[in-house]
Amino acid sequence: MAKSGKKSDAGKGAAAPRPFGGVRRATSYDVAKLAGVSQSAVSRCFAPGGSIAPATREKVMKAATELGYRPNALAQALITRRTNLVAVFISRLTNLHYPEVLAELSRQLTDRDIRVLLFALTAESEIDLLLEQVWRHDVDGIISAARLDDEQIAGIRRHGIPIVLYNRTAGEHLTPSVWCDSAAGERDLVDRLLAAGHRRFAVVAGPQDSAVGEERRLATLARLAEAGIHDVPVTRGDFSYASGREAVATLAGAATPPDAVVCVSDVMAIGAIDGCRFDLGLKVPEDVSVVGFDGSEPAGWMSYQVTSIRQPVRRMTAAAVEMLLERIEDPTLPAERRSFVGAFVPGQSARL
Amino acid sequence: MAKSGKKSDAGKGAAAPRPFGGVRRATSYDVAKLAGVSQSAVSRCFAPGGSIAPATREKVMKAATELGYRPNALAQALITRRTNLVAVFISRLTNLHYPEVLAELSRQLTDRDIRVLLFALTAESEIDLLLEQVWRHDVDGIISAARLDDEQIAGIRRHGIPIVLYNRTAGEHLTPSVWCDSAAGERDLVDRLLAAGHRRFAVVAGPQDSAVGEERRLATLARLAEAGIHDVPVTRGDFSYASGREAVATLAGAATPPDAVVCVSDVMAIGAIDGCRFDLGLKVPEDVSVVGFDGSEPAGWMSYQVTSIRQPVRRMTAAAVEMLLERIEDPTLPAERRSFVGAFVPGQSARL
DNA sequence: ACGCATATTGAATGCGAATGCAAATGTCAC
DNA sequence: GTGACATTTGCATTCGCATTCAATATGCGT
Repeated sequence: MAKSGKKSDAGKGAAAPRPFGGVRRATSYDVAKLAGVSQSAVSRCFAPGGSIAPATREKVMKAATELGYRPNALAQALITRRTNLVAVFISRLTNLHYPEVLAELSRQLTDRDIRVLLFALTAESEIDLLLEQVWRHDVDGIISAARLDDEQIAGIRRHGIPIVLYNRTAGEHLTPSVWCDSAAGERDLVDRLLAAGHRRFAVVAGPQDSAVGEERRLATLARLAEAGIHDVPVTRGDFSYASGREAVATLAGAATPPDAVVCVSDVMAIGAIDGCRFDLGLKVPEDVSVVGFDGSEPAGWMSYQVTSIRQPVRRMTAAAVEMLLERIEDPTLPAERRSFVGAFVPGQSARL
Repeated sequence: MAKSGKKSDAGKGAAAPRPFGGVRRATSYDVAKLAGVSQSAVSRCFAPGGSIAPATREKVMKAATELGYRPNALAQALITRRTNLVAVFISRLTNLHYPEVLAELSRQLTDRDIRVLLFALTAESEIDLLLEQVWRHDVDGIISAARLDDEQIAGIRRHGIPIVLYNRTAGEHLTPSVWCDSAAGERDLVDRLLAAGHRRFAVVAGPQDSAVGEERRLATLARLAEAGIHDVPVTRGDFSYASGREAVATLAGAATPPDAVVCVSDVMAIGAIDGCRFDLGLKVPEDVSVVGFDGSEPAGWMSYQVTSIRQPVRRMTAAAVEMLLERIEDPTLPAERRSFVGAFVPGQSARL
């Protein structure tokens, strides 16, 4: 209290004093004093439904502009318990599909006046340490495109922080999520490959703990089984170019080398294509067809033109954001999974 | 005042009430009560150099663990004027070199217990609106890998917020920055191309407002001029694959088509290579040499193997973080530019 | 002109933690 | 046992804003 007692800058008017390097930012009290009203009035001016007389509002706004006043987000958050911050977990930013997701998420959240607290997971990063930070910062919600184990999910739930998973699943717990229906996509691709006469399939899968990777692998194998094709060789990669390339080298060693390689990601498909062409001396798609999944940008480059399924990133991120905001408003909303089907990208890497 | 007057939950002990979906987080008062000490004592326990008796500390820590107490970052920030937040501006996340930079920055900052407030700029995004948010959130500093105009830089300086620019320049203002010495890199590339006998050069530059782009263009032209080569055709792209591809189409129309194309970024080089191969029917590097700059991952893929200069991203981001932290500690530090030279990447896209 | 409903306003309080200051306690020398 | 001094501790205040509550002002009907 005793704001009126501050005299240090009383005479300077608009020229704020600069102690050392930092300007003391104007507070609502400063604005109030200049406008000749109370601090409450200033607060009400900046609140959405504040009860304020038009004349007063004008005075306040004038003073606020003069002082360059902006409500302090920290103080605001502390008292309203709303930070307008959303934590975004994302893994392997260097894996080409995620940057697009992150960019879209960021855009969508920013459009709704929400800031992104980024947690980019590196291989070594201890998620629990990061979650610690999340608690401390009182984020309003979390969007995770990174893998969280059941215990972590449980912790988040215990803290009462809304979360939406992006292309991930969370074990037993029913957790809100958006999801690209990989099964439908892979079925589409397999059907087309079958229709074109391919019979000797191989799959380049992802790590076992990748939900999307596994769904794609299983859907592919299931569809092939339906068509009477069994014992399809599977190699696991880690979604990297190198792993895709190595995978085909492995597969080529088999008794009956494949004539169709289904990769569960575009980057691995690109690696596979290069592996076929440069390591095995095969022509793609003449000798062997390679298909991918995601629809990331490099997959469209002329040298590859990967036949693939494009995830509807924009719609998916929009859904994730929408679901999260809904649950921030009303935490009692039930979990829900929104599924999206991708679009077939013809490409040139498969003989169809 | 009158903290002792609180009786609402006096009898509940450790069992926190759960209003609806959110658990009321334990505060330092809760911990204090349970440990039988004052709130100040709790605070001192969690402060680095807090004066606290070992016995007391133990009691407090026990209570804190029991309640799952974590100091509230908001309240902490409000009073210490330190948010441990750094705003990171980054543009065109989809442009393949930035994700790597962002991932590294994030890692380095996280390692130092600082959180990243991400501002991913889209073409349309109004930087001034984002800066507005930056003010409101009291970030401790800014790292910008996005273009800021002089006025924006001036605003940041006026607010007394330390900033470090990443591969950017800021007009008149002397602003701390880290920088990859593009000039040295381009000279290296040009020298090698010259030594290999190339004489008909062309440059695929970036937009005029790109500092790195311009430095690379100018350095290239300057070196060529030193070697007596003038009137080198220049086409501008926007760092995208498509623009690189289109650029070579344009250049090929010239009277004397080039035998060496210097692209100021790897992605454009990739586009250029594909343009040469698929649009013009030229062989790279037999018919024409293409070199890039950056050292981004796809540039290493077998189909391209771009001859290039790799930016020392890790060292550069480390320097950016270090410079920023230094200036957060001591805002009076003078501006400084740290320059890094990239390493030559042989590749296969140039006949050397 | 008077009573009452409605619209504005300001004083006071609290969000959760850090910290200056003074009080309390402990330690040691003599 | 006493005083000087170092170590711990708690009280009270503060950060900047939102919000409750009571007070004041305004408008209306009659």
